[in-house]
Parts: sequence; structure tokens; C-alpha cells
Amino acid sequence: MIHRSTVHEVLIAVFQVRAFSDPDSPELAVLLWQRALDPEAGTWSLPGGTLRDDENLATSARRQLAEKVDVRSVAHLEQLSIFSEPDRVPGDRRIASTFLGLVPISTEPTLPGDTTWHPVSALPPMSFDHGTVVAHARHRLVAKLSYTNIGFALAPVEFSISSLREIYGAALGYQVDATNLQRVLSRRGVIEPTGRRAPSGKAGGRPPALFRFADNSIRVTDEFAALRPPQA
Amino acid sequence: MIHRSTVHEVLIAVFQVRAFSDPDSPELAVLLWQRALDPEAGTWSLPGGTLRDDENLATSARRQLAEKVDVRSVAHLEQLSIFSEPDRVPGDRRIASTFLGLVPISTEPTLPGDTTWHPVSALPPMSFDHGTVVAHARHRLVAKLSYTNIGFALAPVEFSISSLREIYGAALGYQVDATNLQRVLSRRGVIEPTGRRAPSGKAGGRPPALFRFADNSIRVTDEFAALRPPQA
DNA sequence: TCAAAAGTGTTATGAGTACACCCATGA
DNA sequence: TCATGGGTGTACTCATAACACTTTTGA
Repeated sequence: MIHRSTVHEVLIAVFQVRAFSDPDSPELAVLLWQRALDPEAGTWSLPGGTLRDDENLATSARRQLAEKVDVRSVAHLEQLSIFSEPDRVPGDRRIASTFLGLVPISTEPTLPGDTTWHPVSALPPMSFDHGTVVAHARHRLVAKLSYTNIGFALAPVEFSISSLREIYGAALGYQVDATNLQRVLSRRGVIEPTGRRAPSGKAGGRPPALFRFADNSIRVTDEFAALRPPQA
Repeated sequence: MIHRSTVHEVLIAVFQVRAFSDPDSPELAVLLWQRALDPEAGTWSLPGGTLRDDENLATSARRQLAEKVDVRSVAHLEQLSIFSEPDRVPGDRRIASTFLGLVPISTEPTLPGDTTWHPVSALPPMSFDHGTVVAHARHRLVAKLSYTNIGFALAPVEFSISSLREIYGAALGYQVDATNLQRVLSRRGVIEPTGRRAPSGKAGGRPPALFRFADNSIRVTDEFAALRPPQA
């Protein structure tokens, strides 16, 4: 058989909730850069690159991201699965370890010219299997919003419940009730009141209380959906 | 820096529920082989080996397993995380992709002389970071027993509820109520009655009805613990 | 005083747990 | 007829969803 060399690469799906057309209904967006050169020139790719000898995967992911976005703005990063089909890209074999990264709303990191945010509901033509990676990452995010405090990595430091509702709605892909969101997250100790209030909006209305996330790293908050250990 | 070559390896934590001391309370066991040579001669390792150029990770995992156990007995195989620390093993760098494998109870595949089942509650001295892999795999199994039908890969084709209760108890690490186990799995459509009955045991007693799993591949049965989409 | 937005209260539902009680069988 | 399990019925708890109602503000 033809001798092929194998390299290990890292690919990161970085998500942020952003306003596109309507500022009142923001959408989940993913960071992509457009390939200038073949193969697949013109298609859009996830940030990433080759693993170095002296770094582990998480370190590499942060280093690769630094080329596209201010890494300090990435509030959460976690491993997804590996894409290992021998022919997933042309040329040398590339085994891809994929990651999910999250950037809080309304941070605006400066981006290179080839790089922009795209709503996940309308992705441009994607390079290789990168569209599949985005789908996996979105699925993981939706699942973890239900049973962890991962929302901390999408929300600002302080927020009203209704703005948090917009963030969850955008990330999940369906509307959630603000009342119940507050109750669920409060009971689990995921969010807590700051005691401060925001000014009321342009059209008047009662000024909202401000909340914050209790932790700024991921924590499982509802481990057993069923088959819990006995209480006694 | 010193030139190092990097290889990609696969490691599989294969679990089975087995009777050790007491046949009435089986335990979760993991398949290990003992290293005859250095490094770390005498310690116990997970089955696995180097990824080939022409295979993906899942294919490689099945091929590696074939050297230790009859692969047809492995009812479920899924990817866990990657261990990528540059110095996780001495010598050339080895990036390890880890897997969880499950073998149904009371199948007895023939094993090589260096290979045996060990209860996960009392692991022998483990090679490198293989103990951590076993812990991750166990954690994944426990989680998936709650929200998927993954029990199909641990149970025999037909079973009574009380024997299924023993299997779940061993895998989870805590006792479950047979009544509620039946109700939860039946409501979710995970198990179904076969219409047949088993003979009653040595000490008499009512003969149990036999059940089977409705599917023999993994399926998520309880996706949303909270924040479900609205019904309308 | 009215509209708008936030926040509270209330009810309904459904999943899961715990446990008492009844059933079927062999000795 | 009794011991030994298996199986059923039922009450309780609790998290969540749905939605009406009240409160607080600006115009």
C-alpha cells in the first residue's frame, strides 16, 4: 500500500449566542473561517490544527483557538468524539479530535478577516466533515443545558431572567418559560440573585432583578434521571 | 528537542456481570491481561493496541479485542475520551482512544492464559493510566443505565425481572427495587414480556415470567430530564 | 391611568419510590 | 399447608409545566 503519514489534529466548534436579524431573538452561532486554498477552497472550516509533540489535546485546542479568537473569551471547552475514518480528508491521514467551546453573549473578540460567526440554523457550505462536528457539538450543548450548569459559559456575568431565557431559547432551539427556568435553576443552586436590579427598558416596565451563575466551571446538577440510589 | 514518534493506540474496558464469591450477588468485572515484560511487568492492562493505517477506531477496537476474547460476544462498544498527555507512558508518545465494551452475563468466551476477569471493586495493580480508564468507563455505564436501554448488552436474551435486578444492581453498584425496575423499563418500552415462564428455583416459589429487551442496539429512552420542549 | 415587562401563586401532570399485600408453586 | 419467591396495587413525594394574576415601572 502507499505509505501515508498520519497526523493528529484538533477541531473546535465555538458557539456563542448572538443577535443577527432581530435583536430580540438572538441565535446560536458558530465560529468559521473560509478556506482560501484547495482542497475545498471557498468552503468554511472550524478553527483547529495539528497537535504538537509537547502538548495534550486541551492545550492544543486553546493554542489553535488563539489564532482565531481571544482565548480568554472561551469560558468552557470540552472534548467531543474522534473522527478517525482513514479517508475523511484527502492527502495524509488526519485523525481529528473534536471539541466544544463556548463564548459568553455580548463579548466581541476581534477576528481575522477570513473568520466570522454563522448562525447554526443556516450554515454555509462546510469543509470535509466539519458540518457533522457542528451537529455533534450542538447536540452535546443541548443535552448539557438540561442536566448541568453549562449555561454559565453562554451568559454574561449578571443578567435578568428574561435575557437568560433568550439565551437558553437560542441555544436549545425552542422557547422556554422564564418562570420555570428561574425556578429550575434556582432550586438546583445553578443561579443566585445578586441583589441588584437593571434599569427598565425603553418601553418602560418593571425593572428586572439581576442574577448570576453560582459557579464558573461545569458541574452536573441532575445526575440521576431515574434509578436513583435508595434514600435510606 | 528529542525526536519522538507518536502512535495512536486503542484501549478497551470490557465489562461483564459475573459471579465471584457468592452466586446470588454477581459483580461487575473487567477484562485484564498481565504484562510479562517491562515496562511495568506484572501490572494489569486493558486489551488494546496500535491503530493501523487502514482502519478507523471502532474497527481497530474490534480487531484488538479479537486477540483476547471472542468478539462476537461483545454486544456493545462505544468511544470514551482520549488520553493525550505527552508522557502518559514511557518511550514513544502514545495517544490512547478509550472504549467501553459490554459482554452479556453467562457468556464464557475462552481467554488467553494471561487474561482474566477482575471485579471492578478490587482491581489489581494497573498499568500506566489504565485504572483511570476503568473508572471513566464505569461512570459512563452507570449514567447510561439511567437514560438508555444499554442493559441489553449486559443481560441474557431472556431473563426474569429478579435476575435483571441482580444485573442492574451489580452494574450500578447499588440495589434496585425489582418492582420499580420492571415498571420503569416497561413504560419506556425497553423490555417486553416474552409470554414464557422459567421453572421455579430449587427452594420452590412461583415461576417467574420471562422478558427480553426490545432492541439490541443502544437507544436513548429519556432524553430530557428537564427543560423539555413544549407539548403543543 | 395605561401599557409593558417582571415576578408570584396555583394547579395539573407525570415519573419514580416505597412498601404492603396477593398469587403460584414445590415440598 | 407452609415456606419461598414472583407479581400487583396503591399511596406518597417531588420536579416540572402551564398559565392566570399581581406588582412595578415609564410615559
